[in-house]
Amino acid sequence: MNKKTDLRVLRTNQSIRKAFYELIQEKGYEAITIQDIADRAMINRNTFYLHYQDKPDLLDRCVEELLEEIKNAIVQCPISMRPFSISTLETVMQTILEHISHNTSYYQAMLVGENKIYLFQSKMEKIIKDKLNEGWTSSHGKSTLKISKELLLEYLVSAFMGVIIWWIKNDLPLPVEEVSSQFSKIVAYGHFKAAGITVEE
Amino acid sequence: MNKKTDLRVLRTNQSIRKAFYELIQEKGYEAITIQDIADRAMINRNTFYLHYQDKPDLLDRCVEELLEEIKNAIVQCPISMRPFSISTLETVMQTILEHISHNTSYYQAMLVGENKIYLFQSKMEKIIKDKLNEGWTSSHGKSTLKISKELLLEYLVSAFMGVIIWWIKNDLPLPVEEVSSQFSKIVAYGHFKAAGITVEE
DNA sequence: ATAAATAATGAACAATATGTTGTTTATTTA
DNA sequence: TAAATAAACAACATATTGTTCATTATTTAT
Repeated sequence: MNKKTDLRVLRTNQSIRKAFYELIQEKGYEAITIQDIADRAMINRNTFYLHYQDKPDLLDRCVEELLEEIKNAIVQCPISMRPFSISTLETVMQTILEHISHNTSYYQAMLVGENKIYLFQSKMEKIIKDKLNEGWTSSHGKSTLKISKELLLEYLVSAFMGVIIWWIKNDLPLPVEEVSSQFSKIVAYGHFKAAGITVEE
Repeated sequence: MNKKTDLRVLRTNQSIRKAFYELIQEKGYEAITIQDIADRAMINRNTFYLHYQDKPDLLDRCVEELLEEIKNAIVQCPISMRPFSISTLETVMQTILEHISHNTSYYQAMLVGENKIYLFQSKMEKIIKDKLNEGWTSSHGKSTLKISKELLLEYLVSAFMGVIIWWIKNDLPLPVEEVSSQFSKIVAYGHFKAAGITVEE
């Protein structure tokens, strides 16, 4: 009745993941060969196939693992969009940045540089979109928007991701609280009013 | 002194491009083999190498060609960010959407679906970023922003691209004028005020 | 501590794609 | 119509993939 995984399995797996993340940043996902991974992880090429079906399978599992953590991080953030509450938006942003700051290297590999994994960005964007949309659908006000809700949501999500990626790319140049606060202010009060720039009609 | 290109060259090149764009949407860039392209374009595999170095070279040239057109489209749009002028932002957006609407199929292949070319999105984003940044640097007001300029620019560019891609993905559901007008309004007056949603502090 | 289980190694294989080099055929231009 | 050249065709060497099978090493459980 012992479910402990063989130590060798754990060790090999760890080596593969580590080698993989390194190689992604060095030469980009597509350029990586299984032999590259095996060499770097110091295992036989065959051993790789004992753990993963192929390269896409390895990528998928790495990606899904990280995404799962994001989901878990924000799952219990309250979210309300109608009426719009600055604080709930701010909280979601804050929670995600917090999480990222504790796993910087992974997110660096996934979201920064010319070798970034766009698949990851795509999926992460979808998670955020779903979360924000949840705030829209759950509240039941009337929907007389002056602007297409789809456009509005897309705008918001894109900006959301853009700010996050900018933050990671620049090595977390501002404290979590400041970024989330500034972001939600721009969203609420408008880009330039929030920034203190004169607005001409 | 005749510089006319051989008809055969033009015909072959056209076939290759057409086949390539089709295949991108059908199976995705990475999955395409040179033989796939040759088959579809009804040329010998060798002939491909007479025109392009390899697959990345073909992609690059397709991408750069499209990007050049975007640059040309917006190069003479006036742009001012300080003081912020809604109309200049709106004009840039409008110009780009106009251009896209006349070349939908290419942009569909590049920016929509699971087989989209993220390299293209990246480069297009950079072009827009440079253009908007130009509006910042050219005007010489004092720079006492309450918010990080970098963050502000990233926010704006991401939202800009997000709206464009949303628009293409949904088969141009709104007229060019409406999208650009709505977009610039959200930027200027804030997400929810522009949309007529109640804002709670 | 040792036997049984199983993970990892190493070698060999077919299959596929790449990029290159000749030679021949067909088409276009001058 | 002749010269130029694009395209076709065949043949290579090379690299990567994914698989099989026998052997060795390590770990777990008794």
